[in-house]
Amino acid sequence: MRIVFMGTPPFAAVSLKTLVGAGHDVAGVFSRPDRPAGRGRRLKESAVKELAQTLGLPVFQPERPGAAIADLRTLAPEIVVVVAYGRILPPEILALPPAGCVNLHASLLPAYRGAAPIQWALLNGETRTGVTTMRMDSGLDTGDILLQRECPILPEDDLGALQAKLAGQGAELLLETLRRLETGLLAPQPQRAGATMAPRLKREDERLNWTEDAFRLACRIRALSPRPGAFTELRGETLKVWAAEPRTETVGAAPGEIIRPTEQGLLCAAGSGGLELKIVQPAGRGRMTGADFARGRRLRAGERFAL
RNA sequence: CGCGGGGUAGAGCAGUGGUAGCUCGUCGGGCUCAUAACCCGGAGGUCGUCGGUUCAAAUCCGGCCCCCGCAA
Repeated sequence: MRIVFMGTPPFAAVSLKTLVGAGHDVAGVFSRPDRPAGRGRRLKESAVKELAQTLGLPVFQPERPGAAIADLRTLAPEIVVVVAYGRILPPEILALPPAGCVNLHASLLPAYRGAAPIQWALLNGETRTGVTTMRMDSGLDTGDILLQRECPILPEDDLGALQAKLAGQGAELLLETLRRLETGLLAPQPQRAGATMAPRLKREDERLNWTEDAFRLACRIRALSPRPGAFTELRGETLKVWAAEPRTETVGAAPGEIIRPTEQGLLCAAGSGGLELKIVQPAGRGRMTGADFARGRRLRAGERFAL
């Protein structure tokens, strides 16, 4: 089938690469416009755009998808495949391709509709999630389900690891979905009731609330690593926490209190249980072990992180 | 020119003009055994880089390279 692919971040690039690798005819690629990013706000191209250029595919970056509807018509796709494009598609586009618009979403819909399904699954301490392909409609991730595939969440999975797994599995599911759509063997199923939302995370979602129990804190840290990172504050300065593990040992200390350095980390008191900070990063410095941090800052037991 | 912090021993940091210091690690020894926390001793540094000011610079000035926090 003649495909137009729409996507932006690395997660989507995996799907694009897989589709092309499988021999699909990708007529064009839509990605979000280059945006000023990083220090010095230099323009940054999306992962999907970079890949598309490498593959020699024509790239379109309309500020609004509707603005490029003429281009889309010219490309005359039989189907539009959307993966983390980051834009709502207007009805005219949804209705344009004969075989419709198919979306890959990183959750087991109807759970975790929205922009940050993987983050929220980790944040909530889920033990399983998955990927879903669906026929797009005008709602946000509300379309009829084509295929789903489940994936366990391991205790050691952080956002980066889970994202990588789901990107790969999602790409395969996408391939399978297209295969079955071509042979007409796929019956879309309406989503069942009980949808939950996974909106984009806000800055405050990245703050560690030390009154939470250690497992919850660890989940938040995992959900935000390797970016943008969970943070807390000590001595008025922000400290990012990139990796931590809950400790069952009961510690008779107030939430946020520093207990003692460990071999590679820094044991702190959570609302319940202890949390061993493994990798942290003070503002303006590089990542370091919790033990190194404690040493360099000459931390004493009893100091507390801001709640 | 978006705002800002920083590059000093293996690691994390202190040191703002006068022969480089702390904690951990490491090596050797003692003690005898301490869930991180015993005692003594040693090794280890062109202080990011290039140039300037100065009797003298890690410390002041300028260029360059690199890392990072915020914001977006």
